[in-house]
Formats: sequence, structure tokens, C-alpha cells
Amino acid sequence: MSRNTREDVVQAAGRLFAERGYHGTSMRDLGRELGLLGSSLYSHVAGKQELLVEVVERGAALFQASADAALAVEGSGAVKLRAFVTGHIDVVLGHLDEARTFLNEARSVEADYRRRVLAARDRYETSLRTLLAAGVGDGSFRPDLDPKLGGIFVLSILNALDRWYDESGEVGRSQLGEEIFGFVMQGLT
Amino acid sequence: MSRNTREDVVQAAGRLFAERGYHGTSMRDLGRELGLLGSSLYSHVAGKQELLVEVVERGAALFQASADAALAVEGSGAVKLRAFVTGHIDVVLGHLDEARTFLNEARSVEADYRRRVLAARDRYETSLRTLLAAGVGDGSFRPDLDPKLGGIFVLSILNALDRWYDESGEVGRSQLGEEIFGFVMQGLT
DNA sequence: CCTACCGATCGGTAGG
DNA sequence: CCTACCGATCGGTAGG
Repeated sequence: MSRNTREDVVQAAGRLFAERGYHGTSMRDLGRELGLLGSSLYSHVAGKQELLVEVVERGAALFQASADAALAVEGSGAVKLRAFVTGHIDVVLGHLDEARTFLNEARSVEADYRRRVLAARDRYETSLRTLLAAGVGDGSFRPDLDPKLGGIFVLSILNALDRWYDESGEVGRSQLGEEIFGFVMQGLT
Repeated sequence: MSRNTREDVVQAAGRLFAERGYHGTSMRDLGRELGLLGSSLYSHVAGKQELLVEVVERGAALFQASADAALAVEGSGAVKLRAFVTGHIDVVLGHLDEARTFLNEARSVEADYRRRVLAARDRYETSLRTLLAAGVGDGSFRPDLDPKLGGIFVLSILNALDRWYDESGEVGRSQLGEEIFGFVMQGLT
């Protein structure tokens, strides 16, 4: 029953934003989640919007780190794509709240930070496009592949994961990775 | 400058719910959109939640009608899948507000109607699974295809459309259909 | 982290 | 569809 830290507040905010959305979460809801009053949160953070920005940026950083690691993997475009896919899955399933908030609540980020969020998303997409284009060059993918459209299809499948995947279900995390990788490889080859 | 009808109210609600989310839209916002006061809306509808339920159910009905039509198409599983894909695209692009509200705001539907919404989504997914299973039977798809997972992948790509597709861009609607159909066919075959 | 608030806004109603 | 409200809740602050 010790005091909450700022970190506790940010994590609880991520949980509620992911679950009910930014506008569906009040500071009093968040306080209740931590066993304190809404007004007490202001000794940890400047405001509600600051919490959203922090959670969203954490999500963005996790995804980008995963993409950077995939691009740095030695091997063909196909090998890098496998790393990208499994990395993305690990981010979504290992940091569900940050991932969902980044993917679904970015529109509630106010103007000042909106650009940064959009830039982060663009950068992540561009990383995948670069990967796909390199893979066209090394023969991993079909020569007429449009990296932009291909990247969108891959990300569409990956970004929908949080909506249906049940970690306690039949399909394990590594099998999931193989299934998605196999499926998109067919479409890219 | 004539009076607004109930239909105007429902459509404007769909617009705002799709754009800002249910909890991000106030009745006063909605009134402003129509040139009247928030309180005046109550002569057209019983409440805010009623508007959400109506828009969500319209979205559900549009998707289901499209799926039913695809299943009724004569031909192989592949032919039906093409109809399913193009039908889904037409619903998303032709009824963007209802589609987005159905896809993204269902969680804000309160308990009484939540089951109906989830049932509608399940039914739509089941339609696609049935289609895929039939296609396995007639040799359209690979014999070891898991219709459940395959359906999820197809819907993941289709449901992400509203997040990126720009009707005024380079890729036309029919080309989009061919691109998506071609991509998923590779993965299913 | 609580007490005790603040002004603003929320969904909604009564009566015309 | 407006006027004139209602109680509840919102994000947030001052002071301890």
C-alpha cells in the first residue's frame, strides 16, 4: 500500500486509454484505478493530455525500435521482413496498452503534438517500405511489388492483432508470427 | 434553410462519431453541425446513445447485405471472394461514416445493445469463413487453409481501408479491389 | 495525497 | 426548434 509513482500513473493511463479511449476516461476514473482522488493525480502530471502524449510516444518508440532492429538484421529482405513481423507482434502483445493507444487514440492528441505523432507513424511505415524495396532488389519479393501498397497490407494485418488475438488461445505467439509471415510472403512474392 | 429531419441528425451524428469518436462528440457539437442547439436534438431522438446504436446498426446492416450478396454470387469460392472484397470496399468508401462508426465505436455501445453489435460482427465474420471453407471445397483455395485465420487476415486488410485510402489518389477504387483481391488470393492459395 | 473548491461543460427536461 | 433551466461530471487549482 505504498504511494503511487508517476510511472504507475502513466501505466494506468495507458490501460484506460487503450480500453475506453481518451475521451472515455476521466481523471477521476484514473484516480480510482490507483486508489486515489482525481485531483491527486496533478502532483504527478501536469494534465490529462500530457498522459496521452506520453503513452502515445512510448508506443511510437517501441514500434520504431523494433523496426530499426529488423532493418539491422543481416540477411535478405525476407529475413528482415520476418524480423519486422515478429518484432511488431512482440510490441503489440508485450505492450498492449501503449500499442493500442498509439494505434487508436492518436486522433485525440492535440494540435501541438499531433505532428510529432503523425511523423512517428510515417517514419515507421517508411521503415517497412525501405525494407520491402531492398527486398525487391535482392530478389526476396516480386520485382513489380509496390512497396507502399505492400507495406500497408502488411501493417493492416499487424495492426489489427490487438482486436482479435487471444494469447491464451490455440495459436501461440511464434506460430502467429509464422502464419502472418507466410501469408504476406505469398502476396509479396 | 428548411428544418432538419431525423435523418439529417443521424447522418450528422455518424459524421462526428466517425471523426471524433462517440465520447469526443457532444450533443452541442452535433447541434452546431446542424445549425441548432443541442437541446433541440431531443425533439428528433431520445438521446445520444440512441444515435450511436442507430449508426452502428446501419453499418452492420450494410456490411451484412454486402456479404450476403457475395455468398449468393454464382461461381467458385474465388469468384465469391472477389465479390466479398469489392463489396466490402464499396461499403467502406460509399458509407464511410457508418462503416467507421461500426468498426471503431462499437465499444461505446452500452450493455443493452452491445450483444447485438457483437453478434452482428460475428455474423459477418462467419459469412466470410463460410465462403472460404466452401472455396477450400471447390479447390479455389489451398486444402490446409484455416478459414478462421484466413478470414481474419482478409478482414484486417479491408477494415484498415478507412485509415489510409484516399479516393482522390492514384489508386482507383476498382484497382484497389484488384490489388487487395490479388494479394489475399496469393496467401489463400 | 487530501480537502475544498472553481468555472465550464455534459446529457437531458419542461414548456412553449 | 428555442428559452431557460437541471443535477452531474469534467479538467484542473490552492493550500495544506
